[in-house]
Amino acid sequence: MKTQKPNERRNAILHAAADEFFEHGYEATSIDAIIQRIGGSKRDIYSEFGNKEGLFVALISEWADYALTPLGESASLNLREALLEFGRRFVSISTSPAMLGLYRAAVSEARRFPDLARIFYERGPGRGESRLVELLDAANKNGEAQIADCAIAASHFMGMFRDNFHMRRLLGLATPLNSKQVDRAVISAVDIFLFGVSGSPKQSKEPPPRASRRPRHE
Amino acid sequence: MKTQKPNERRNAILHAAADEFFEHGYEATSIDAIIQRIGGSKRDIYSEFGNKEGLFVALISEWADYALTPLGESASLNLREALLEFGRRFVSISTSPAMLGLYRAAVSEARRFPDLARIFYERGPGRGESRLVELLDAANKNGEAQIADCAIAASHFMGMFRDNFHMRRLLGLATPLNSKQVDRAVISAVDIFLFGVSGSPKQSKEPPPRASRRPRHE
DNA sequence: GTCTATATTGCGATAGAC
DNA sequence: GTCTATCGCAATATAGAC
Repeated sequence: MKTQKPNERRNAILHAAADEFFEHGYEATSIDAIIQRIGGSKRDIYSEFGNKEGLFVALISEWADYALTPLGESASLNLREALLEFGRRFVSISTSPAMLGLYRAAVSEARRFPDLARIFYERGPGRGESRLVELLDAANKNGEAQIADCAIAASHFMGMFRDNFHMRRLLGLATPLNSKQVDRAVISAVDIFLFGVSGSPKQSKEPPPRASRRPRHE
Repeated sequence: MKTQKPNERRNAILHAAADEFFEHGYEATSIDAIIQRIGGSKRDIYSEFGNKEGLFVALISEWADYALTPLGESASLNLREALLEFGRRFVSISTSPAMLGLYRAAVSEARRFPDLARIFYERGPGRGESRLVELLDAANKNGEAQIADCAIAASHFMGMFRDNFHMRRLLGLATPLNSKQVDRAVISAVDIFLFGVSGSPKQSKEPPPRASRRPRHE
């Protein structure tokens, strides 16, 4: 038990840090408190992440990496599926207690720690938006979409995932969704984004998989 | 200058309160500080609003009233126009310094003052969502839309208005939009919501006013 | 001003991988 | 053996509380 695999140690630190940031925000979280959760020495944190801010950066970045993988290379092959999987990950992460804690910390302390806010946005939602813009540009080019301003559209798209539910979570007014509810919300968002609500069946290449646009009376 | 019209006094208080809440958050704002901005006696605040929380309620409620008027009676007559006007008001208000301050206060102090968070949501976005659900239900009934779950769709719709831009504003990373930019974003959101991005021109009753879906090379 | 908390660093030692 | 991760502790510096 003395020596963990390097990645386990790193992950243990990240988890403990996430919990602490969630509990107490950024400033009020001490390196000592983090290390006490998992034992060992503060040195580990500093040698792995440089400083407290580096820990914050790493947390945001790792989660964003995970959410963004579905938007990788092959995403343009099946746009809808890529958007769905991205959505599932994005919704799960952005409404998780840990991420809400980090966001709350960034918002609350945006004045005193402008860097924190910037890091949060740029490493997280900012990267998501950029990647989406690339995808939408490609979709425009091959005729899958007609979008005047892909940057605005990408931002809207992410906004749909964030939703009033994210706000309620952030305000402490809602409990987490189960995976079925996440799925339902994500499908709705993606299909609204692609097809709108005004009901003209789209005529693109692949046969429209209009799952759950109409209520299923089950 | 001694006696203002009652509504002017009320509005002066609301403006001063908004400024103070924006500057210092909720808890750190004192009634004294508010009254010092406009002169007069604290009694005016307590007789008009009851207490500090009443002031907060009034602020949120008045702004929400304003944003919601386009979604009133006649909204179902021209759905797109109603959504556009609602959007313009919603975006302007939700990204205004004062409202961001109140939201930041609600988020930051959600733990200590859960009532504040609840008030914010229920008097603001919650009412918007409810009213939208009614509208969308109506649109479903008269064939203008085919929406499986209007509550989810309404939430998505508001999410589009909120957008990554609202997040950047909240994090202190962006300056306000001018009215032309607001318009552009709102039109994009409404048209994505109604028609989607995958380019099937819709075929509903009124001739589709597809303003600015394609870039104008000006 | 003092005092406290805590971010950050230095240093020496240990345990396991190689 | 070396090398690296881990550990424990003490020291410094600094910002805020009081």
